[in-house]
Amino acid sequence: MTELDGSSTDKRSQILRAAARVFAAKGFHKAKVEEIALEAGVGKGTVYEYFSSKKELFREMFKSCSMFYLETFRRRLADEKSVKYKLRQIIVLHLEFIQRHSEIAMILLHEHAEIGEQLHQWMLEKQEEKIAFIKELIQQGIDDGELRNMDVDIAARVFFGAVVAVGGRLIIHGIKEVDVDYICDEIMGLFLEGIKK
Amino acid sequence: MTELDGSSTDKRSQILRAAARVFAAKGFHKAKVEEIALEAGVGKGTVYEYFSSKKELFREMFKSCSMFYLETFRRRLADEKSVKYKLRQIIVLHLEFIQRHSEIAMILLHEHAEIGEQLHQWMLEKQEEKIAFIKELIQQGIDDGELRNMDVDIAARVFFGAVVAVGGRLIIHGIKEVDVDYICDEIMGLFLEGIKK
DNA sequence: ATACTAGAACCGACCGGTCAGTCGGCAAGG
DNA sequence: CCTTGCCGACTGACCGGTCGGTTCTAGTAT
Repeated sequence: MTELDGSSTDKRSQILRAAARVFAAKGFHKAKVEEIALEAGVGKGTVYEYFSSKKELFREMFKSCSMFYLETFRRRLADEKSVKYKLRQIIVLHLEFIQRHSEIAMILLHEHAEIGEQLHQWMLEKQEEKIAFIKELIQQGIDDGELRNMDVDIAARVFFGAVVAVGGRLIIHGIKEVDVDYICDEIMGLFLEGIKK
Repeated sequence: MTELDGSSTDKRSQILRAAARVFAAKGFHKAKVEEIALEAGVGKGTVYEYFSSKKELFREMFKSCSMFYLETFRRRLADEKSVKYKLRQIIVLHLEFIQRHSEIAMILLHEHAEIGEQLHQWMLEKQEEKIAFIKELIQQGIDDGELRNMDVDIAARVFFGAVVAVGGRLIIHGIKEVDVDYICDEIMGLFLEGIKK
């Protein structure tokens, strides 16, 4: 997602980036369209040239963030081979992402409901997608004989929930300098011994 | 928390219960004070006899919910002996609570930010309290030789996150008739084999 | 090169709807 | 008849969205 990485200078991207910053800092309701416009260095009217409403602005920004997050994952998981290593890599990526893009992480975690049923639904779908991905991974591990037999749905949710929860601590406590490797090893230790055959 | 269990009939409790229902269904911003008053069978002005603002009403309601949730736990965990069994019991209680009090669960999970820094902080404190409780439990298990040595902070967060995530599925998919025992066994299976010595 | 112009891009003062919160008054009961 | 509890019509702040006007850009003619 080039629109969010700070490189594009067109108005739409400028507004989108400003929106990410302001929404992350204040949440949907406290964020004022005027403030986003100010932050983006454009007039309030200009915002409405590119987005039909505050809601749509949020929706677009949110989708960009999600895409960015998911793409980072897909790209960096492509060339791993063992399931064990892939799972570990998911933890690493999640933690790194949180450190590097804390405002985006803030948005992805905090804004749950409140923005309308439709977007909420979309968000849940994306989450389910990710869980499905982990599920597949685990299933593959079982088929390959790398992992013991288990309920893959529950296992995927347990893994996902655990990773998010540990990541949450980093956001909440504002810890920037953590030993990602150490945390990963600990989490994987907990999982593997319960997971591997 | 007797104020929320439907038994007390004084105006304040009536309003608190109505607030829980409406806030759960609509979220903080879409919920109208007038609607809560209507639901409680009182006039809008009356709400302001008992609560100084909409925010305070939410705050009080939220605290009641949290207390209710936490008390349920403390009460029913008091007389368990083995750590293994206590951890399992936490999962059972969490899942049962979600099924029995889905609107409250909705509130506890959804409303994260948006209501003001102060309450948000309070909520995080409560969550940390719960994690600390789990941490203690695990530490005790280690000391007793029931569990292997590990980073208890991470382990507690992993456990907490996993339980919440699996519970989340029940809320989201509206699954009422689940085999709690089966889910518990699966989760505990995943954990124990990674946790026990 | 310069002048002209259409229309795209941009802007911010203003409008209007929506509630949170108020307040004057009513009813019950002591 | 006074106090206490209750009520809901009203008020005013707030902010999303609009719109008339301005500036910028690029195409064309001279």
